Parts: sequence; C-alpha cells; structure tokens
Amino acid sequence: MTQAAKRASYQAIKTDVLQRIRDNVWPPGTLLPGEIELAEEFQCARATVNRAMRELAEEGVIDRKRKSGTRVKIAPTRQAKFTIPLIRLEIENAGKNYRYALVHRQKQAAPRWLCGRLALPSTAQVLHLQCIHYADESPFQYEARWINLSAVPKAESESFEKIGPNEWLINHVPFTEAELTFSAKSATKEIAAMMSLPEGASLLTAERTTWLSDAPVTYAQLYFHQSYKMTTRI
Amino acid sequence: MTQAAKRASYQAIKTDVLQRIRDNVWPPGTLLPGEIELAEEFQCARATVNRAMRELAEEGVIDRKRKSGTRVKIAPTRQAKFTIPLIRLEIENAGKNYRYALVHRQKQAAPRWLCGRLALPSTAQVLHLQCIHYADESPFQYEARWINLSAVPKAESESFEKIGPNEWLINHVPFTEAELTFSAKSATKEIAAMMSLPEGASLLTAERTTWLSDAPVTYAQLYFHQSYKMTTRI
DNA sequence: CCATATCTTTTGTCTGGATTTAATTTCTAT
DNA sequence: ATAGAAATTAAATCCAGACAAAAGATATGG
Repeated sequence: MTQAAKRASYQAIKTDVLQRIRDNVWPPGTLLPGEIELAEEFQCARATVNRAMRELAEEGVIDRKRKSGTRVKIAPTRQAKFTIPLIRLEIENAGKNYRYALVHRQKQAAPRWLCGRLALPSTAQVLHLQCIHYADESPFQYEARWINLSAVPKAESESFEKIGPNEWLINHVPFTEAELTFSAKSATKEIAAMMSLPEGASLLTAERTTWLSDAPVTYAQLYFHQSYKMTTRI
Repeated sequence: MTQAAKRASYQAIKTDVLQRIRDNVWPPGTLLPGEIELAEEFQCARATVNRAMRELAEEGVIDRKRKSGTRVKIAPTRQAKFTIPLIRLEIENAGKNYRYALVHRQKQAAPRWLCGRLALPSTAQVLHLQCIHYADESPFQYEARWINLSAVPKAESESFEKIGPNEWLINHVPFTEAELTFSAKSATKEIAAMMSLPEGASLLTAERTTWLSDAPVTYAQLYFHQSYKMTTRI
C-alpha cells in the first residue's frame, strides 16, 4: 500500500492517484474506491478528495458517475489546450516588429455561402475586410473577414486603417461562443502574391465563427505563413 | 446593480460575473471586489465564490493574485481545447469502417535529426514504422513513427501488423509529457502516392513527441487527409 | 412480464468556519 | 536613503458536516 502523506493536499492526491494508474495498480477500467474511503486513506476531508478526483476527471484520466462510482478511463483521451493570443502580441512576444496593413474594405450584401454559414437573411449587409499582418516586414498572416453589420453596426464607422479587425472586435464586441476550425489549404494565386509565397504553398488555416448569444457576429479566415507551427505541451 | 439570485450556485456566479464583464460593468483591468464582498452580494459562502472565480481564472477571463486581488484580463486569451481521440475511434465514431495497414517496419540506428530532437545518444536503436489508416477504404491518415527501443524494448517483439503503433503505445506505455505541433505541409511524391492525392497537396500535419518522465519514448508525424478539419467550440 | 414507485449509493455542491501562503506595504535599523 | 524585518491583505487550501441530484437496484402493482 502506498503510505499516504500525513497531510495530503489535493495536488498530492492527484499525483498519487495518477501514479497508481500509471503503475497499473489501477489498470484501465478499474473501479476506484469511493471518496469516503479515499479520504480515510489520505487522512483528509472528502471535499479534498473530491477536488482531486474532479480535476482528474476534467483532465480526462478518469470517468465519474453518480452511484456507479469512479473508473479509470479505457481510452485516456488527453486533450490539447492551445491559447489563441492576439496576433499582434504573438508577433511582439517573439521579439519581432508588428505591422498591419489593410488591403481591402467594402460594405456589401452578404454572399450566399456566408448567409448559409452564419444563418443570415439574404438581405444582410456585411463589411468585408482583407488585411495582412507582418512580422519584421515579412507577411505572417493574411486575414479575410466578414462582419455582420446588423450585429455590429458601429463597425461601419471604423476605418480599420490603423487597427486590425480582430483586435478591434475583441476590444469592442464581446462574444459568447466561437467555433474554431483548423485545416491545411493551398495558397491561391491571389493569396500567394500577397504573402510572397509560391502559388500552391501549404498554409495552416484557421476559420473562426463568432456569436454573441445566438446572433452571428463575424466569420474570418486566417491564413498563416508556411513556417507557422502551433505547439502545445500536454 | 445586478440583483443576485437568492441562492447562487458557483455556476450562477460565474455567468453573472461574466455577464458584467461582457456588459462593461467591469471593463478590462478593473479590480473586482474581494471574495468576502462578493460572497455577501451573492448571499453565499466564500468558498463558493472562490470556486467560481478560480474557474474563471482557469478559463483565462480574469487574473488573480494574492494580496493584489482579482482583475479582469486586458487581453482575454481564450484557449481552445481539442480532444485528441484515437484515430480508430475517430473514424468509427464518424460511422465509417476503419482499416489499418502497415507499410514499413525496420529496426535501425536513430537518424541524426531524431537524436537531436529526442536527445538520444548517437548509438540509439529505434524502430521505424510507416502505416496508413483508412476510413471506408480511402486513406485518412499516414503515420510515420520512430520508437525509442531503449525506452520501450518490448516494441521490438510486436509486429504491428494488426494494431497501429499509436494504439499499441497507448495501451502498453504510459507517458507523462507530450508535445504536439500542428502545421501544414505539402505532400511529397511518396506520401501523395500512398494517400491517393496529387503531389503537393496541402496536408494538416501533427508532430508528436512523447516522454515518460524525461525518457523520450516516441516521435511521430501524422499526415491527415486533405479534407480533414480540426474543430472546436470555445 | 412489464412499468412504475421507492430505496440506496455515490458523486456534486454548499456552508461557515479555519489555516496557509504569497505578495504588498510599512516599519526599522543601519 | 536603503536593505531587511514585520505587518497586512487577499487568495488558496482545507475541514467537517450537510443536503441535492443522478442513477442503479429493488420492490410493487397491474
């Protein structure tokens, strides 16, 4: 038996339990002892065990169900967390100089594909923007964005000459929900030219749709420079 | 003043506080009331407020520091969470038929670039594997993998004809840490042929390095089919 | 035999207190 | 003034006990 620490913090319990799972003391599928039992073993309150186990469940190590109890996950689906910083901060934190350039700005009727994606009426007006974010004068990200003007009317009076739409929106419009999709796309001739890349280059692409309590706010396509990598530790 | 619910759960407090931040009642940078004060307002115990605020801090909405108090984050760095399931489960959950094929298997001396990446001695032996995961008979993912045999000696006696290295490793070798990198790569002629794609097609690529308490276990390159998208809601 | 109601178990949440810890401010001796 | 010590403050953790809620188990009536 692993002799429990005299004063077990919830952290200590977490590491101890994790250790037992790793050491196959509790192989996948095992039904763990209940909280009361564990609290006795670790000489602590049930609430402390509860916190430890709750966090392990959040991290995807165990499954918990009322009445049934707690089991070690069969397929431990660890999850990767990516922090999505402002592009400007990401460039500046890399010690590079950030520059922003607006390429195109036009108020227009929402194209049909956008109406479908955002559930907009076919009469909706949107502000379409294209811009480039530079790191040390080399193109880092190309951004194509559509802003729903009925949700964000004040966007119409913003020129977006000095501040990028992403940063402007974050500062002026809160959101309740967002969908983020990553994929790889080939650079079209147009995008390749703007980013000083050969046509057909592979670009990591993020598509982002944002809502403010059911009202669609904006849709954006973000094309990262070829060299861009998104990294995380889990 | 937002009149607090009579019996506020930590969830209710979270949504209420979030609402105030969204409504600019507490703009970015604001110093929020202390836990005791909030507990009075919400008519609950301080621990309940603490849990609400702790979770908001974890989610990146606020910053907390002892003595200084709690502030609304200036640049709210929301973070995206991607669950990385087993490729087999991902395909099966999509209602498709999963098939696995081993293309190549060879024990070899670790190439220099791999020694650098995994901090291996130049004499290290690795098992190099290449395989393809099919969804309904069309190539879904190409996997190139190197397993450190000094960390996982029993991999040498596994043929990997029936089970993919990813799944085998998950079932046989725990890990403490992993680094995951996403980028877009162009399909080489070799990869294009194996995945029935035109040469130069853009592929979402994941690179994964895994350690078991400082000992490097494996490095893998996972090339997803062109159509693959990685999506999450935040 | 089946559907429904009741019991029981286990986790989930809350309370109202306490102690610990980190960081800031204030004080003190050089 | 200034470096270090002490006081202060707010969050972080913990506790012992309580009740709520979900879900499995069991009993009951048709």
